[in-house]
Amino acid sequence: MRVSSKAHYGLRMMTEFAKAYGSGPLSIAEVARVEHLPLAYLEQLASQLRRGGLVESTRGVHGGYSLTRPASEVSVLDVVTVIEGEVAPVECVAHGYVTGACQREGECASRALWLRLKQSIDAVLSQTTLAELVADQSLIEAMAPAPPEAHR
Amino acid sequence: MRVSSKAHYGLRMMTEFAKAYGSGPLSIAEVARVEHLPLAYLEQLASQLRRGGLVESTRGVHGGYSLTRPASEVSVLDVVTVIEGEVAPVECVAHGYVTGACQREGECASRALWLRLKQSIDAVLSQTTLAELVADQSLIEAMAPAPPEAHR
DNA sequence: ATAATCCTGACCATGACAGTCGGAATTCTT
DNA sequence: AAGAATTCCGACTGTCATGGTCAGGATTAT
Repeated sequence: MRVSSKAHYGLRMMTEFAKAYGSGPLSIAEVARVEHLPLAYLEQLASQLRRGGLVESTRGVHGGYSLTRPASEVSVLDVVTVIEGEVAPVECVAHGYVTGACQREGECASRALWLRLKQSIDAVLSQTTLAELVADQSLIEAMAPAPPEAHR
Repeated sequence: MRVSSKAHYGLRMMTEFAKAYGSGPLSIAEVARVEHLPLAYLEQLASQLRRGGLVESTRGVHGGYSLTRPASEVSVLDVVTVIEGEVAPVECVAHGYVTGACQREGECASRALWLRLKQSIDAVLSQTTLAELVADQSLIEAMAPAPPEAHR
């Protein structure tokens, strides 16, 4: 029961795109710099996010990625789903599940449990948007400002 | 965001132990038979469950495993935790987390989210006990009885 | 042109998962 | 005492996802 660091990276990248929303595309080189994440890996994740429809890309010199919708309309669930696939504790509660594919179906008492679990997870993840994450972050930084960098 | 089939197997085995609770130990050979799970694999899981304190074993001819406490006092979370380890969507919300181990701690806005997620999952999984799973199963079977086996 | 970008596909190392196997130790039954 | 049914344990294996890296191609601003 864990979120892959892949999805976590994706979310961090998305919050960066969220912060830059409205001021042109943000390059993954920049994201890699501020989030201290491996550039080549982010490239892959960014591609996934684009194919998932969450961001759009601009090539060339001042290119980069930007959100396709406002940060307040992108939930954490959206991001996790694009990167990890649907949240489904067990196969039989996934969206595309075909009734009868599991032979234990008739006698299975735990399916109801897994359904509750999926719904609960979905609820938590869909309630939080990128906008809120960005807002929280600003708040945190305002309250406990990082010591000004000595050099560089 | 999924439960390993390992944990799922473990849970199925535990519900069998729950059904047998009070009538002496149940062998994993029997569990393998009724749940159609690989015997050798169940052996390993049973060992884990025993080391985790959820069951106790009896060796020898009429041996097997039995719950160390009534089924109503064993939650699904107990089982999943013994088999998969603590539920923790990201490291920084795990029980043994040392403050400061994550350098992003000061500026991390998503930790609150992961905490909510962990709590939500824990809540769902700890609310359901083995006793309830067994009860649900009897109910299901009573309502839609399996067609009587033609032969065998 | 050239530099900055995205884009793609291939590659790789590690570890978890899902098992299997062989044999030892224990205990009941006969 | 012998044998059968069990748990117990460690080693082994194949497959797959994760978490990357790398080389090179395509696109676009300057």
